[in-house]
Amino acid sequence: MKPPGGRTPVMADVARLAGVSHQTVSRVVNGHPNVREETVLRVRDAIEELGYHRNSTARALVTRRTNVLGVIAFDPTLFGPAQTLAGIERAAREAGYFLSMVSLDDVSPEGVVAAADYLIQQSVEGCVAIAPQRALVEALAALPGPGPLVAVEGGEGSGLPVVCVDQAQGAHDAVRHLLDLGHTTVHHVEGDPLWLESAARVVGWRRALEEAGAPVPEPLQGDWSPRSGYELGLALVRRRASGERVTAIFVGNDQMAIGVLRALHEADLHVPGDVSVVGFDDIPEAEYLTPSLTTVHQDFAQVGRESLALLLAEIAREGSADPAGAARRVVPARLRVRGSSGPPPP
Amino acid sequence: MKPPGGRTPVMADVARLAGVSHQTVSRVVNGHPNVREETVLRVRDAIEELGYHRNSTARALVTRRTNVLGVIAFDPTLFGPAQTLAGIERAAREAGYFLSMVSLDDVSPEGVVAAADYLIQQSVEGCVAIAPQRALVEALAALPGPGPLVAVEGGEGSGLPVVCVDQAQGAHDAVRHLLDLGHTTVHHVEGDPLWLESAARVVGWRRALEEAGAPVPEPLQGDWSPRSGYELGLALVRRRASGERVTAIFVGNDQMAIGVLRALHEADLHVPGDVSVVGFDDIPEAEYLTPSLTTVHQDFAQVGRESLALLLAEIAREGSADPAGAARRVVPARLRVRGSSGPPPP
DNA sequence: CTGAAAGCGCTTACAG
DNA sequence: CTGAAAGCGCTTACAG
Repeated sequence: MKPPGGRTPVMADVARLAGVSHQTVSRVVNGHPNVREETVLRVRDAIEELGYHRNSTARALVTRRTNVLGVIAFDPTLFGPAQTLAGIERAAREAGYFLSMVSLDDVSPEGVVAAADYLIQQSVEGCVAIAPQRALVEALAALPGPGPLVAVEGGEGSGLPVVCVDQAQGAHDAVRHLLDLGHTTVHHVEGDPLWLESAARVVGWRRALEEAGAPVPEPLQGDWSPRSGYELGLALVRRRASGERVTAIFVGNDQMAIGVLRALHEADLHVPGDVSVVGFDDIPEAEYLTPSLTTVHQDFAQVGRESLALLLAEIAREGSADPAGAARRVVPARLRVRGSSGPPPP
Repeated sequence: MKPPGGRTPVMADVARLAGVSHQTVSRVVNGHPNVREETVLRVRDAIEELGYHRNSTARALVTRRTNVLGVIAFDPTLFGPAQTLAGIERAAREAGYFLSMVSLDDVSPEGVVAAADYLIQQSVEGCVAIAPQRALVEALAALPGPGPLVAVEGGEGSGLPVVCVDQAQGAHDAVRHLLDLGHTTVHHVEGDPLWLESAARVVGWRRALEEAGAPVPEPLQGDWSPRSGYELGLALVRRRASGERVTAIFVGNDQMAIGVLRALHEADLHVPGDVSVVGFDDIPEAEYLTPSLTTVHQDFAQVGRESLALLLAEIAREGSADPAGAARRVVPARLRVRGSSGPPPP
């Protein structure tokens, strides 16, 4: 018993079939009290019979709530952003929100404005940005935004609420681990220096060295890719050949670490016999590399949950008289010791 | 000059400021002809001054078009699905659509129905499902769906329009490559046997062997994880130790291939000197593994574009009298020969 | 416990 | 070239 004309059934069709007014259907659909039990049943039957779904567009128009959250991702093909995105999606769904996704082709202010416009057009109730670069965070912070905004890995000082992994602590733990094994210093192949995560890892690496009174070699700047890890690994091999003592390398992510391992292997250097290598991220394959890779694990699912919780809190605060105060939630990083790190050669 | 009360400005506010009716504002916003040049300018200025954005909810209600497409992903933390998702997002944005994303926690029919309901509630105009398992495709095909539906990697026989990489051809090329190197047969570590991609790769592998008149060993069933690759690699090492000739292994994906390489290394078997290994996917790190991994590249961006194009075609066809006819677009796979494959030992 | 009225912010004919 | 009217499918007061 579809409505006449094969249209998608609307509330009025359900009302007619159940012999009530459409307001009563609305009450049933929204679980309001004060509807006779028998009426509820009749309405439910009619809904089932017609295959009725409430039109969320009409609902959103009158309630002024779209129930949609936005997510802006910088490059969702990368490991970290993809994991974070998945975490946010799940958390949004569990919180009863829909999720609209937009990715950024670059971090230009124009690109950010376009992405925000895209979400504003959809009347999202708030959004979380996977915002790994300073330029991006600044463009976002300057925005007459699409409602409350949470920046994942957004760094400090932007005024935006932020959820991030404790990159500096993770890096610190990694370097401390290598120093504890007896290395006199630790070289660093960092990721793309434009990324806040890269900068934070550099900070943690440097602090651990300074605390131990170890010399701080100049970090080598990569771009997160295995290729850059390989090339910078070759550079370190050359420095080693010219007499510099390079026994431990902390690499900004696991993919670059794979490149570094490759470079060391080509130079016939053993890991960890000659050189120890520690990565960052704990990609699924890290444990099964040869040797298995000591690395720092990030709980991306937790980051997703925290950012959604923070966003919902911001949305709830909106309009209320509560003070702003840029919140900051930090998820700990965890060192995973595996086969690529060991004591230095004698 | 914000509207009174600090509300979000609406079309009527723009109209008032520009001294026209709200219909004229609508005409300008929608680029209709027949508006005096000077009026257009006045309206544009008012829009700018107020920071007006058209309310897409109200627009959707009257046009009956939400401009939203849905995407159902099975596990967006996996490499392939994440890449495909990114490709779809970009294609949707370029086509002027918004994208709502929902992931599936499992492939149960209930889960699929819940995900579809989720998208139906949002009145998506159509959706693409990253549907790598047969159970999932079947549940989707049985659905009184959320409009037109395209299944990525959806296999055959479901009646759904499908976009997929030519997995069988990719596998065939990989095996052919190994046979051409002189191997008398090729063992296969397959991915999760519930996945259609896994099945298609098995088909291509088997066909290449049969065409060459080579013996067809029983494939070993994994689950895509590096761990399963490692364990099945150990199993092959044992079979080799007990006299079976194992000189070439075609592995269902690169992550499992990493596990296989690890198992071979532990058994002191050289790659490719003793055993050749070929993977599938061409993850970014494949080229920098030791040895660099021969593998089969999939163009996920192309898959994203093709699925969106197909979906838009289905949406356009909807309502028109054109025949259905489950379309099928196949993206070629490309073998990338690297260091992990070579001639068999004498 | 239930229904008649108004209105959310737009677009689409219809007039002029 | 521009405006007055109607209506998309709901929810929210307001009556009864």
